[in-house]
Amino acid sequence: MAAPKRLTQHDIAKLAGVSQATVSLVLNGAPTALARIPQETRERVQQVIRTTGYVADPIARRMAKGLNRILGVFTYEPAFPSAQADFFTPFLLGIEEEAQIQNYDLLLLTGAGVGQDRKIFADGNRLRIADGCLVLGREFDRTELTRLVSGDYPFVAIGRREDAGGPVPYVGGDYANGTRALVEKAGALGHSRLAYIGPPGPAESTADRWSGFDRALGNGLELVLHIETVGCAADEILDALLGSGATVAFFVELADAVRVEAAARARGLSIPGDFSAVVLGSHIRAERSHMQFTAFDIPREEMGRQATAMLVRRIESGDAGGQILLTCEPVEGETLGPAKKRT
Amino acid sequence: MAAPKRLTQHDIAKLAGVSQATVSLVLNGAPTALARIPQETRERVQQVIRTTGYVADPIARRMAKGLNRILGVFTYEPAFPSAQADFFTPFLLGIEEEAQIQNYDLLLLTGAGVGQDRKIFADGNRLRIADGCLVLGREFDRTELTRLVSGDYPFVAIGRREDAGGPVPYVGGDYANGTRALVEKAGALGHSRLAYIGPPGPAESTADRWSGFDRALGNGLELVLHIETVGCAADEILDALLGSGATVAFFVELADAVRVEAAARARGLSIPGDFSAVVLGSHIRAERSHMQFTAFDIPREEMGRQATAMLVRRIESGDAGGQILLTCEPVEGETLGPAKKRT
DNA sequence: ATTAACTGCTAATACGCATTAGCAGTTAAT
DNA sequence: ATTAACTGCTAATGCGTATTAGCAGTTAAT
Repeated sequence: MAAPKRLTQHDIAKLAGVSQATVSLVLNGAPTALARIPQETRERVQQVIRTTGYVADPIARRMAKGLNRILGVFTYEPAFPSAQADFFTPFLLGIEEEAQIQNYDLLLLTGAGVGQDRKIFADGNRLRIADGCLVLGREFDRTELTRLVSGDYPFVAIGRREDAGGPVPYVGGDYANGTRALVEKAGALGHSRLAYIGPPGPAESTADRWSGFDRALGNGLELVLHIETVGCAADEILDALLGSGATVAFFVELADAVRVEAAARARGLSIPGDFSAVVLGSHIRAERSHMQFTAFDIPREEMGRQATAMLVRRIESGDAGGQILLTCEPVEGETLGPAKKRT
Repeated sequence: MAAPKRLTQHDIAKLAGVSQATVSLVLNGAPTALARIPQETRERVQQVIRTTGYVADPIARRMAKGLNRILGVFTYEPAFPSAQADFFTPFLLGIEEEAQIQNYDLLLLTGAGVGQDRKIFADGNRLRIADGCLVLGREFDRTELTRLVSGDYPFVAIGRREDAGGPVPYVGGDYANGTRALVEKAGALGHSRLAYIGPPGPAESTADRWSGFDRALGNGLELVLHIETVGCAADEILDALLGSGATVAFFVELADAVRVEAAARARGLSIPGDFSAVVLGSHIRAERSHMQFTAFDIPREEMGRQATAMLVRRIESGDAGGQILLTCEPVEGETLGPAKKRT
């Protein structure tokens, strides 16, 4: 009923018959300071705190001390809505787990930008309420990244990032080697004519896949078809594929692979009987498709965990932050078979 | 390279040749105050702000003003880890969406409690950094709820809650009527002997299902079996079910229904051929089961949205907050058929 | 000619906490 | 008997902002 005005240390102090400073010391004074406050007084204060349920205002705390055990999470797209939810959830899972261990809370920055155009440095941005932040998204704004790098605000990116006026601290997946391993596996199965369905950039994630692929060529492996645009009509891709004489197709996008597989099935072709398909990356919810695609695993949760740990290190020890690429293990799947001999 | 010491309004003031107060006024003074600052001065200050990229420290802002456009989200279980992720995600989806619209950020309180025993009022809790909070979880701590209700801190629960020393503001799903509608539907299909698999309480969510069920009895509808424990062996449930002569079983837990269906199939029984099954609530990811169960929809996203909107109203207008139950529409499914005539 | 109203600003203060310097009283050491 | 060290605290200050009261100068009104 009564609206008990928010308690302050002054109130506690009055009730315990001490000064506000003493309350503060009891709450979080260094051992050296605490040593000078006798058990008796300490207990009296604690008692009052307990019965009143007083909790220090974290804002004021931060104001005075500069830190508040909050990690910001900035996403260049809204984190939960439908399509994105599947993409971000695993990262958040890892982030939350590690944050909990380190005893940090998470601030999801949702309001930072309007609609499509999210900006870290938007006017009125509340990022700084957090002690540091994690940045995730498929594609970053380079200007902002540069500003972050040159600034003194601790952050860690999830996903590899090119230098932006300096090295960017990140924890990413090693897509290049993940891709390379799959290409080599295809080679071992007798494939020599390869197709690549997906752009070679500009985002780091796509660029890495392409570079891993490109480096694996040679040694009898040849790129016979490269469709750089994503989302082409499945039949077009299929026609090109068949026309090129490729025996295996590498897809950057799962969706493309799914559609091409369906189109192939519609024509009476089978995978991996007639040609093989490989997807460069794992996807959360295997969109209801008939096949479990051969791919590589993206350790999203672990990325979230390690990025969080790195960020905490930056915040607490002034660490510079490093660059970590986590191994992406191959996922067997059932769409990569021996190369079909061509007539 | 250089670590540019964080700018303050004092710095801006010095650069623009005015006082700190003027800077503050230019930034966010009321029109009445602004009117007294000539265009020329305003522009000079704005210019400095623009070139320096100054952004007001949100912490200090909150310190002075008392609000910071942050909504806390407290979950009685960690929000993301595996099992929970599916449960909380749809709520968060709605919450984030609405928060974005209202231009609030979200503070996920992850570190509030250790392990199982999460507490809102845990020592060191940082809840108050937010202007208000949303509370979610299957089961609440009544003591804490009472304290929240009696306090002046704005909050809104997601899911119906019994009074706790006063009415609890919430946005929930109308499970009682959702359940009732399904029972009536079964009645219309000729069922008269019903089984209920699930506890009648104590959590509101389960109590509501039970009360809706209970109220729908009579009129020739009879409860012939009630198994109050969840997670019983499927075969035991099935035996009891068949022995009771029930023609339709209502499950509180999808998992129970899935297991019983499997057990029935193993014995050569079919649903809804031999008996019908109804699940009281929708579940995020239909655990890979053969059947699409007849159930009712829980509008989780909408609950998140409306709860967020209500919370913002409480914060901004000192609104008392209401109690909203959203309709849970029936989900057709394929497990509720006509009652089988008993010999 | 006096007052009133307006203009263009600034000084001062509050917000709640952490932290430092130091006061007054008591013992212990020399 | 003087100094030193220790005990148990408190006063004072700063963090960066928002806000209110009000100052000094100018113009307008009576």
